[in-house]
Amino acid sequence: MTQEPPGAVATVDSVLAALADPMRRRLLDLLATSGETTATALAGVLPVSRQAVVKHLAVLDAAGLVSGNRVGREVRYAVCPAALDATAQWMSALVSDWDRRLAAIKQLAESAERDVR
Amino acid sequence: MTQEPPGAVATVDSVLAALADPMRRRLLDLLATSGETTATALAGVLPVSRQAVVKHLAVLDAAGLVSGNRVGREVRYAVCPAALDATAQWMSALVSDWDRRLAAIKQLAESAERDVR
DNA sequence: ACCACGTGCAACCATGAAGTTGCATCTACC
DNA sequence: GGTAGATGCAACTTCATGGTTGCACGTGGT
Repeated sequence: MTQEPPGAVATVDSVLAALADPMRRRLLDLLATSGETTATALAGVLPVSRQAVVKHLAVLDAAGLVSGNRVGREVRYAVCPAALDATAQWMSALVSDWDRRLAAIKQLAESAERDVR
Repeated sequence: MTQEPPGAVATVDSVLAALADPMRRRLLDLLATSGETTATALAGVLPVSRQAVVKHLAVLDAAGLVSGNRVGREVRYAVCPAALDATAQWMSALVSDWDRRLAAIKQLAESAERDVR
């Protein structure tokens, strides 16, 4: 249950790692706004070099969060909601799991206290 | 909309950064299972030193994912679902946002294609 | 009082990741 | 064919972070 099956869109691990970087989140935000954009165009807006952007895009691509397709001499990148969606679901599943366990523990604690009295 | 208000349980940034580390996720898993545990006990189970565990717990605490309360000479840590829940919601909001924008873009692309014909 | 156990603090090391620069390569256009 | 714009690749620097060890400090039990 902790270890996700390999069938998932991408490992939760890679998605979280990708999302952890602020620059990468900003990149995703730009991509979601612009639709399809090239790395050079993104680098023009952001305060980093094109190469840095390319590396970030590679990470995001590995996490399945973006995908780039070649058009002539340029590569247009676009956002892929699927991977993010999978991780969001994983996360809320985890929340309910924690809630369940915490409730159970609280239950135990109360009954134990009752035994003491 | 990209910058969350300070009122949130904790910055989405810190939660994601905290969650990005596998060891920290494992730690959370253990905490969710055991209810309340001390750093030393956790270090006994995990393949790292107690100090490493303490550092990780500090990060998780800063992200609002766990909280420790002192009981005598030991500190018991427990998991806090609230912060995770907030981040999960943030994430699914982002997903719907992307979906919305992608739909709009697709719409534009189709009408443009129609103009070409 | 004393001892043991748990925590807190600080210095230190090593690895990886973000960023840079420079150059090679490919494609489009004239 | 030649040139300009865009990408791809590689080496290098810097710095944050995960990990370690060693020791000092509190607190609880005998």
